[in-house]
Amino acid sequence: QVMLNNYPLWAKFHKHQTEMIITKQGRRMFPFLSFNLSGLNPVAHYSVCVDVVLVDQHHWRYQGGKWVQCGKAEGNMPGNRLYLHPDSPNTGAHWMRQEVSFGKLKLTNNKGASNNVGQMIVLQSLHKYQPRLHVTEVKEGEGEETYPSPHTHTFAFPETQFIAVTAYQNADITQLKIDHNPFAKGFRDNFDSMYAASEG
Amino acid sequence: QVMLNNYPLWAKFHKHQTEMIITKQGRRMFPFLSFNLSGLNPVAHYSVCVDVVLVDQHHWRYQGGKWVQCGKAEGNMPGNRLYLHPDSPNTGAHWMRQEVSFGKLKLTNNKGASNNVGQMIVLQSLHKYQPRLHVTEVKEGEGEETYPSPHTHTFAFPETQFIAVTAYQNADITQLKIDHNPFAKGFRDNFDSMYAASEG
DNA sequence: CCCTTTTCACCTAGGTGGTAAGAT
DNA sequence: ATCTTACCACCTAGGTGAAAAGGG
Repeated sequence: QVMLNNYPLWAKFHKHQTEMIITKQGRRMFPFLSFNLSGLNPVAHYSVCVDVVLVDQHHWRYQGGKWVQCGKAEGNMPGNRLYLHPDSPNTGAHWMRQEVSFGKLKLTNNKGASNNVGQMIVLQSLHKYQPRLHVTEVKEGEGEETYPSPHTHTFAFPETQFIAVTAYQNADITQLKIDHNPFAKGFRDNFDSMYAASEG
Repeated sequence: QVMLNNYPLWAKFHKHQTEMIITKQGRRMFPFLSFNLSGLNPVAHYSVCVDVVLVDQHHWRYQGGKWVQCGKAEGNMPGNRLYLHPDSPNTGAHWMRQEVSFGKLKLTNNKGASNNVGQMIVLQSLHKYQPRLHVTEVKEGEGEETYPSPHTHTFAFPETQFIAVTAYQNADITQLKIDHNPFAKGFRDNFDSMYAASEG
């Protein structure tokens, strides 16, 4: 009923324990979440959103080339962890017509950003998170829907788990980002090595 | 109940007879349409869209520094002239919370672009057009709504009329575009004149 | 001849990881 | 010592009118 679209890419990162940068003004995820939905009622209305929940109650630390648990987390901090897909609400037909992507979802560690509800997801650095997809049927006249609603279906893919960081810890993750994120093209060394010989 | 937001700018262009470029791949309007809505039911759902209709049945030609009518138009050509606001459908509260802008609406003369319904508005060059705003209440279970619906309110501002062109005719219009559109900043001559003296 | 299309330099707008300074 | 922030050069992505080329 729900398929993770860029599964092979997620799997590559997951093998090295995915890290996602969080900044004050917000940072996009890479890879970003993208799903194929099916089995919805084409004429019913749905809201689609993503939230991000703690996988465990521990701090994590990168030490000796490995991620290790380290003390207890402070429990759930305040701050928005829900991102409503910008197309919401919309018909089942709309959601099934093409992939449902969250390329503009941003992660932040700025607790004051909770005001911009639905704009940014607020996380704590060095904690491990699991993104989840929610598909909620919207009934007429309910206005701003309460969440969670009794008509919500929730999906989670373990391959999309990540540790929130303010700077990359594992060089393998950094290299995967540089290799696959078009915005990091400036850090690929294809051209440097092409012309290196003439500079010696 | 509906206010045109950037009225002073529209008025400046209207005084010289606004022109809008149309291209095959689509060109944004400048100025773009932006409205303030009020008086909606906050919890009801609405779709908001813009269409563009012929003002008269004539070709227009720019001759001797003036726009003059010139023969009859071929009547209504096929092609989409309806642009659904990307936030549609949404609650009355959403539409009234902030300005409703159509900054990404694109105009084209490419009749084949009708496939991308709701993406581009197809117009004929050298014809005069009037953009209109439509606010339609959406009832549950109707799926893809028919248009026009009996619950639609329509608004039109004469200041937003324009003649579609493939190249600007009136130099006054060109200068207004250069002066006010941030993307045309490269054609402002502020800096040229600053340094002209040292180049003579 | 008049209108349209293509290409271009020049912008806006904003997403990257690196780096060095700052904070605790 | 460890984590965070601010700034940077370098990208992607795409919106401008000018000018030249194309078409009927």
